[in-house]
This record gives sequence, structure tokens and C-alpha cells, in this order.
Amino acid sequence: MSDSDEDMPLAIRKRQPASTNPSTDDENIENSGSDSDIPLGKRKRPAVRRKVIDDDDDDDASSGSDKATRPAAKRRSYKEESDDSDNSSYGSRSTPKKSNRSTSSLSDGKDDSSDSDVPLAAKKKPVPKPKTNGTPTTNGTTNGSSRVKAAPKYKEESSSDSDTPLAAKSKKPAAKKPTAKVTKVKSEPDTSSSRKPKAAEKSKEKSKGSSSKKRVKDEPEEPARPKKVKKEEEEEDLNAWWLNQDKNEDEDDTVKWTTLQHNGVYFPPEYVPHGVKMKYEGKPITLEPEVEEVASFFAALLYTEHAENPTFQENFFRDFSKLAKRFKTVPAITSFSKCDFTPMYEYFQVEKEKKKNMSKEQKQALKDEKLALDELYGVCYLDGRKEKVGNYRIEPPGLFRGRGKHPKTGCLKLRVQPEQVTLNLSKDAVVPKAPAGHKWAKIVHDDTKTWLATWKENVNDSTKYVFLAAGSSLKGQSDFKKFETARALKKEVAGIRRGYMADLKDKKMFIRQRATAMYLIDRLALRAGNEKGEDEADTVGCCSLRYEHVTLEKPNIMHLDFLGKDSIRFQKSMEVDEQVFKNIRLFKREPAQEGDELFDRLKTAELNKHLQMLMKGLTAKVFRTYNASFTFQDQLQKLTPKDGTTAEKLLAYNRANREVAVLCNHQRAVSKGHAVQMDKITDKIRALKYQKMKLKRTILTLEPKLKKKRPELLEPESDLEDDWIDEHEVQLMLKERERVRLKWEKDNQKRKENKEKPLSEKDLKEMLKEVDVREKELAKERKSGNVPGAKGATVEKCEAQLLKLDERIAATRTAMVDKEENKQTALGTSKINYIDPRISAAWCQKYDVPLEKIFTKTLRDKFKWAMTVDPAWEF
DNA sequence: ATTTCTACTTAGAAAATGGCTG
DNA sequence: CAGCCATTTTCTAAGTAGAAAT
Repeated sequence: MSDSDEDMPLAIRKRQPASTNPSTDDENIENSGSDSDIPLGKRKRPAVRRKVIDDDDDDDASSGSDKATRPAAKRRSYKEESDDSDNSSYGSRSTPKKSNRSTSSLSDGKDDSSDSDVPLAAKKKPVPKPKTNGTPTTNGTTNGSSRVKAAPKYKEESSSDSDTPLAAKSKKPAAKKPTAKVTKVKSEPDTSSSRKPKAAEKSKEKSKGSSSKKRVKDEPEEPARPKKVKKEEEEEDLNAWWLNQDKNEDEDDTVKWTTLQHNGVYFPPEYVPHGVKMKYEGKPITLEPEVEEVASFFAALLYTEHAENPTFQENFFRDFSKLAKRFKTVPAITSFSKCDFTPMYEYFQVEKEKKKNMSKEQKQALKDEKLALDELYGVCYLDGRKEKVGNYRIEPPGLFRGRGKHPKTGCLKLRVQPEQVTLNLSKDAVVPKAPAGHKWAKIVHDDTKTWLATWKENVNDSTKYVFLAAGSSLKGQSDFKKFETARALKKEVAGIRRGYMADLKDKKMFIRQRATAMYLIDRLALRAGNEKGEDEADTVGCCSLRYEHVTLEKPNIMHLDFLGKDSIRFQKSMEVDEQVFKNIRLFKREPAQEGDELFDRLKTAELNKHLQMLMKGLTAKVFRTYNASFTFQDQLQKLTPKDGTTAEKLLAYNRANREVAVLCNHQRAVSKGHAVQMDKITDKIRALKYQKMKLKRTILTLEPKLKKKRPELLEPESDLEDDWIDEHEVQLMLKERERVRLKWEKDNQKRKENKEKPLSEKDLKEMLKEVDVREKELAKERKSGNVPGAKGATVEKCEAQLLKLDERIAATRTAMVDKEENKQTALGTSKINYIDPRISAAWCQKYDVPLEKIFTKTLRDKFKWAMTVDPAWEF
């Protein structure tokens, strides 16, 4: 790899903020001997220097106290690891604090191995071409907004629409000019060369921005909105930030907007009591609406996993009974087991049914209502441009549905009052009215934040926000930035890998742990693993892995088994680097025990700080993004059949996608119909085997001599039991009769049309008799084992058919495996969050696959910034 | 230095929709 | 043309990571 020589070293040293580390430039990694060669990261460390492993703790005594649950992080002291040659220095108490630095020999860090270290799942080599291909757009997240100096003031609307301040406002802000231009650009073959000039032009315009904005401001109010469609497009073009980026890297990106106005948030409607009585001790009881509401929350979940979960029940009931008490419900509700919510449940079922059967007009009315809300709350104006708002609905009250073993699952999530909600908008924007009789908690004007509204939720005391929609420019820009950082990592990764491979043997435990963690994060796409609190589900990521999550097996196999984000199980086994294996064994050594952290002196913050100095913008999560996108591109390239049909190409696409989903451990609950569907497929395979069996018999019937020569023909097919065959043959005959009858009906129909005389029932019976005959034959065949086969059957023909059957069985099997695996693999998450959409866009162009086969409407919207890449673009 | 808070991305479940078929 | 299943969208929980507070 050419890059290994050149790029590699860069990775390590390049990053340095010039200020911090002057001397770092030496080239030779191999010369590790001299101090100066040590990669920056290391050099820097001394400042922060954590104690050398041995001297810092003697905590061992305490370690025993840890509860089986999550103990507070503890430090352990490490004994010498005897078999590890170079770590002799480790355990010994006297490690010299300062000197250690020199030791880390990069040289012995087997550089060779590091190259070969491909991301686990994807054993791909880095694509050779560093091709940054012209796309000039790449880095500069230009923040157009900050440039526009004059904050356009939006004029107040006439009082009449004051409650919908935004509506109909600044409809066509700035501009025809840019619109026209951009449109043109679009139609052009979008080559980098053509783009460049345009960008320049545009940015010029930007500086004039204020004047055009002004126009907006003065624009007479529009009459009622004429309804979009056309409009939409224009507006979108205006928002096409990706077309006019210039590479101004130092643009201040802390400021997110210059002006921001919106209509606030939508509160869920007040509770409307239904009056259905739940039962307590078998008797219907009357509840105040407030109490009834909460009972209904639970009733609606009856028979779901949540409602069956004891923790959920307990938490729900605590809150519920407390509320009932407050409202002096009689009789007092003191026992969950005496509650019977089924009447409510049934009522809801009926309601659901009713809803389904609503007339078209009713349904349409509902839709219109939604649309109206969308129009009011679903949009805002950011720097004068119309943007979609994401979750403008305040979360309705309900029961908290924590995932996994969340201690608080089932707790009552209270209704949010306007008094709890803070809005963020321009100083000069119209402050949306709070609901009648209410006021907002606060109004702020923080242009460094992207949220429009925020409030605190009562169950976990966490903060909720209203943000712009995924398709907005703000989100798009940060998405773009995310992938650019991942691409930057691509260039640096070889060096970074070499660096941590070398650090695996560092003397300082902390550094070893850090390197080992980096290895896992890079190779296994683990998450960082921040620390979690007591009142959250017990899940872990890399840095929070505990003793019991990792087991080692002889030569170099590591088994990981733990619950990750959302309590999704991560269970994989893989071969790991020898030194990693040793390190983990060391970390697991006494006095470590169940409950102890594997990386007992590593915190995500420290890890990220280190990463940050290896490469600007690098954090643990970037590895996931990088490995996902890289793997995807690599797989896609390998799997796509150049001359395949669209369907085949799509299959390849989905396979590549799945590869990534597996890498990232993205799972979903198995659908409830899954088992049934699998059974069907299994049956299909059995049916094929049955045919095989029959064919073999036919061969033997035709050529009995073969019994000796080819005994395998006599062997029964696997998984084909007599009982099954019985049933199968019954079914076959049933189907056959059905078929005959259908044919008869059809023929009759035809005859009727042709005015011929219809076939009689008798004819039908005649035809069915043939089936009876066949049935008898089958029975006979089973007894004797002699299967004459179809007329004209020959051994050769049968053999050929056998082969075909084998193929079909194999194909069905793969389909089954495919389905099985896909059943619990969620492709969406990686597509939405990890795979650079430009890879997909380029692929679609290159292979002539329509974009919409790959991205849904929302995804196309979200990724619109990526849709115009050059077909040759590479991640 | 450590802990807590804040803001934003990532995540699977659930609800809604759509396309198909019996 | 309802019913069914797969796909898409919505919802909000659960992460990450940097900043602020202690």
C-alpha cells in the first residue's frame, strides 16, 4: 500500500496542533529508538501522566466489596504477567515514572501486522485510490448563515394571523436569482469543474445577501397560501447549501443561525374520559378522569411484554395507586393483583376497530387535521429559509417504556405543561403564543443551539428537545461533516492502527488499556461505553466492559457477550491479535472478578482526548462510521454484478448493507409470523427432498442392478419421516383434487361463453377418479418401493432432474438462511446513520439503478446533499 | 480531576401506510 | 375490497461527547 509509507506516519504526527507539539515531525516510525520519534500522543501524555500502574494502587483490598452488579470503577493492581516477555516492567512496583516513555518501541510493534489488520468483519484492504476526486465541496462546512450579516427582520403580520406568525410569511425569501441558477446547475452533468465556478458565484451573492433578504421583509403579505408543489422545489434549491460551499475550514460553526422563527410546539389534546370502568376485586369502579387516564395507559398495554413485566407493573402501580389515593378513589386501590383492566382493554379494541372502519371522509378529515398541524408547527424559518421541524409534538403523557431491565420502566410520564417548555428563537421573531391560560417557561435566543424548544421529562429527569427535521440544512450539514470526518480517518487509519498496535505493549497499564480498547473499537465496531448510572438499564460499551463479558479461549479466541445499547445482546467470538489476547488476560487477572471493569483505568473521555490528538475530530464513534462506510463501499464493489439485472444489483446492495448491519450489531425483534414462514420454507425443502426420493426410486425401478452399485440411492433423505410423507401425500392429493376441480370450473366457464354444453358433475367425478387412481399408485409405490416414474423416464433424465433438485434445495436453503439472518438484522439503522449516502448515490449512477429503489422518500430528502456526487466518487 | 449537565446522534419498537392477493 | 404482510414513518429511549460545575 502506498499509503502505508506515506500516510501512515502522518496519521500519528500530522494531527498535531502546531502549537502543542513542535518537534513532532520526524518521519521515521521505525526508528523508534529515539525519543523524538515517539508519536505525539505519547509524547504529550507526560503532562497528564497518570501514575504508573503499580504505584498507584493498592486498592486490591477493596475490590472484594463490589457488588455483583455494577461496582464503582475500581483500580486493580496488576501482577506481573509472566508469559508476556516485555511486560516484565509492568507489575513491579518501582516502575520509574518518567522514563517509561522511551520504551514504547514502535518498531517492535510489528508494523506488518498492522497493515493486515483489517477491520474484523470486513477484511478489506483499503481502497488504493486516495482519490479525492475533484469534489471541491468536501470540507468546508460553510456556514452561510453566519455570513449574512443583516438579520432579516420579519415583519409582524397583521394581527389576524398573529397566532400563526410564520404562515405565509417570507414565502419566497431571497430569490429568484439563485433559484434559477441552482436549477441550472442541477441539470448539468454535475462535474466538479462545473460546480466550482458556480460555487464561487454563489458565494458572491451571499455577501449581497442582505439586500435580497430585505426584499423579503418588505414583501407584501401573501394571501392565503396557494399551495405548494411548485414552490417546494424552489425552496429546496434555496436551501441547497451543499452547492455553495467554499472551503473555509475555520468558519465558526458554533453559531448555528442568524435568525430563527417558528410557531412553538404542539401540545397533545386534553384527556377525554371514556367512562369505561375497570374492575377492582371484581367490581366495576368509578375513577376520576385523571385516574382513569393512567389506568387506561396500562390497559392499552395489556398482554404486551411491557404489561407482563413485573418491574413495569410495579412502577406503574406505585404511581397509579398513589394517584388514586390522591383522588380518594373508592375502594382504595392497594393491590395490583386486584385490578382488572380488561374492560378498558376491550373498549380500546373496539375503538380501534371502529377507527379502521371509518369512512373515507372521516379518514380524510383526520389527515387534513394532521396536515394543518404540519403546516403550522412543522415549519420554521432559519436565516429566512423555510425548514422542516422534526418532532414538534410535545410528548404525550404515558407510561415510560424503558428498554431491557430499566429500573424505571412503567413509571408514569406526566403531561408536560407549557410552563415547563422553553423556546429558542431570534430576538426579533414573534414569540408564539402559549396555549390559552398558560405561559412559556422561558424564551431564549441562543444562536449556538439548534433546538427550538426544550423541556425536562419527569421520569429520568432528562432533557427533551425539539429539533429541525432530518432533511434540514442544519442536520444535513452536520451529517456531511460526520462523513467527512470518517473519510479523514480513512486516510489516517493505517498510522493510527500502527500506533495502537505498538501501544498494546506499552509499559503503562493505562496506555495498554487504551490501546486495547482502541483495537476493539476499531475491529469490532464497539461503542465507546460511557459510564452509566444506577437507575438505568445495565448495558455496556467498550470502556465499560466488565470481567464477565469477556472470556478467552486458548490460542487467541475472544468471546464477547454483553448487553449493548438498547439492551441488545452483543455476542460474537473472534480471533484477536496475540497481544490483545495477552492484554485482556492480564486485565482479567486477579484480583479482578465478576463486576470489575475490564478497563479499570480507562474512561471514554480520556480515550477521546487521545483520539482527538491523533486526528482532529476523531472520537470513538468515528470508527464505527468509518468502518461501516468503508465496509459498505468495499462489499458493494465486490458484490455488484456489472451486467446483472436491477434486481441482482439490488440484492448485492442489500447484502453489502447487511454486512454493515451485522458489523454494527443492529438487530430487531423477530417478527411474530417468522416461525410460521420458516416452517413453510422447511416444508418446501422437504417437498423437494420428497421428489428426490421419488426420483431415486424411479432410477432403481428402471435399473434394479444399481442397487448394488449405488447404495446411496437407497438411503433415505434426511429429515424426511414417514409421518411427514404420509401427510405430504395426503396434501398432494388434496391439492390435486382442488386443481382438477378448478380446471373443471374454468373449462365450464369457457364452454358457457362458447355456448357449448357444460361439463357435468359426472365429468368432474370422472376426472377425480384419476386422482384416486394416482393415490392408490402412490400407496403401492410406498409399499413396494417401486416407482415407475413418468412415461419415458430414463435413468439419465432422472439424474438430471436430481441435480436440478439439489440446486433448488441449495437455493432454498440459502434463501432460508438469508431470511433467518435478516429476520433479526435491521438494515435501516446503518443505512440511515452509518453509510455515507454518497456511496449509494454514486453507485446508483454508475450502475444505473434508480435511486428510489434504495432510498425512501424521507431518506432522499435527508440525503439530498449527497445526491449529486460524481459517479466515480469514493468514500 | 471528577462529576454533572447539555445537546445532539443513534436506535429499535410501534404505528401508519401501501401494495398485494385471495 | 377487506385483510394481510412488508415497508416506511413516527416516536422517543438510549447512547456519545463536550462543556460547565464542583
